[in-house]
This record gives sequence, C-alpha cells and structure tokens, in this order.
Amino acid sequence: MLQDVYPKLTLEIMDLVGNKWTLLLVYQLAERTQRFSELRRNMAPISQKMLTQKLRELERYGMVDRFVWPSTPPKVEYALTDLGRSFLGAASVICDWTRGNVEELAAARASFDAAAQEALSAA
Amino acid sequence: MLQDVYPKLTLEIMDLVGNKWTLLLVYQLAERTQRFSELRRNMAPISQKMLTQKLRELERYGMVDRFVWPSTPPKVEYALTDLGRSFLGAASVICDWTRGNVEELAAARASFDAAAQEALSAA
DNA sequence: CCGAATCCTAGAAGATACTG
DNA sequence: CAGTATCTTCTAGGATTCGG
Repeated sequence: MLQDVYPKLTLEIMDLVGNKWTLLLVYQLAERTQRFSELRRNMAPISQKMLTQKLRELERYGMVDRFVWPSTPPKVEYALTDLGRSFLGAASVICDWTRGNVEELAAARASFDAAAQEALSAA
Repeated sequence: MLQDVYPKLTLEIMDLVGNKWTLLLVYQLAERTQRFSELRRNMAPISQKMLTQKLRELERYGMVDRFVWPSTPPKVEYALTDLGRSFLGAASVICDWTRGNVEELAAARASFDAAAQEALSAA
C-alpha cells in the first residue's frame, strides 16, 4: 500500500529538500569545494546562522565533508561527498523538470488566478 | 552562472515539494481519481484545511483537476492532470533515491550524533 | 459532503551582537 | 575567519466552528 511506504519517506525528503536553502547549497557545492566565507558570498543573501545550520544538517546526513585547517586565521572547507553527489543527480531531475515546465506552470497559475478573479467580480 | 539560474528555480521547487503534504498527495492521487472524503481518509491524519489548501495549490499549478457534481449531497472528485503525472515521474526519482539510501542516511546521522555526543562528554 | 473562516501555537528564518 | 548566542518576526500547520 502506497501510504504505508511513502509517509516516512516523504518526511525524510522534506528534511532534505523541504526548505529554502538546502538544495541550492548542494548545487553551489557541486561546483567546487569552498570555504565558509566563499559560500556565504555565493549564497547571498543567506545569513551566517542559516548557512552554518544547513551545512551541519548536510554534514549530519553524510552529504557534505567538513575540513578544518588548524591555522590562524581559521580555515574551513566544505565539499560534497559521494553520497551528496549521488543525491544531486536525483535532485537535478526535478530541477530540470521544473525548468522545462516553468512556463506551463506559470500559465496554469495565471489562468487559475484569472478565473478566481472573475468569480470574485461576478459576486 | 549557477546561482543566477537556480535561486528562482529552487524557490519554485520548494513551492511544489517543500511542505509536509504535497508530494504525498500527488502520490495518493496517482493511484486513482478520488473524492474529497476518500482522500481525507487515505491521507490521515491530514486536516480538512490542509487538504483543501494543498488541493487548491495543486489545482493552481495545473497538476490536479477538480470535478464538481452538482448533486445533493455534493460530490467532488480530484484527478491528476498530465502535467501532474509528468511531475510525479520526476519526483519519484528522489523518492526512489531516498528509499535506496535510507539506511546509509540513517547510518551517517547516527555516526554524526555519536561523535557530537562524545565531544560533549569529553568536555 | 465539501469546504470556508477564525483562532492559536511551535518552529523556521532573519537581524544583531559577541568570541576563539 | 568561522562560528555561537540571543532576540524578534513570520508562517506553516492544527483545532474548532460554521455554512451551502
């Protein structure tokens, strides 16, 4: 039965992609290993707190590796793991789907909103 | 440049799958056309409000069709559109990925949490 | 039966200030 | 440089009530 299998699964997926930054962060790290400050620039306007938090989450999921260079000033690099790259492969399918259907989605929304507007003015 | 293309895209994706119910609802409707009350049973413990809200969203995105039978008592059926089925194809790739890696993800979390715990007790 | 309207709360996310 | 700590704001989501 579908609903016995997917509830837990979808909740797991929400943890992975169900927020504003995670997917974008994975895409960013896919380009190359980056330091914290680089990431912050490239992910602007993300806050320090959010970036730290999302990086920890991804590290916890085994999708990102964290390398600390014990120097002064401190230097920390983040890189995608194999699991992270594997995830990116799957996630990019929806990204591509969305990109391929972005106009159709926009048209559907516009049509829906227009109908709602008309129903409103009819009343 | 990646970050010029994907921010808007990922936000669009968050609208689609970045919440607790949407993905599961699409999976549920993929099985067959269903009435509101059927859906509510099958999606338990979803609230009426959430179900209505998510159905409207999906309808607005052109992924779900809504058929009203003007009878007493009222009867309303919901069905996936072609676009909805197309989306399901893309979304199922992440679902399958997650299902295929659920143990690896759990192991990574356990390992991360154990390390954090150890660091804590060392202090 | 289907769903709109209202109220309420937990947790997500932002802003700011401070530290090794 | 790479965080942590704290405070505030915002919103998703649940509970409940009412209507056609």
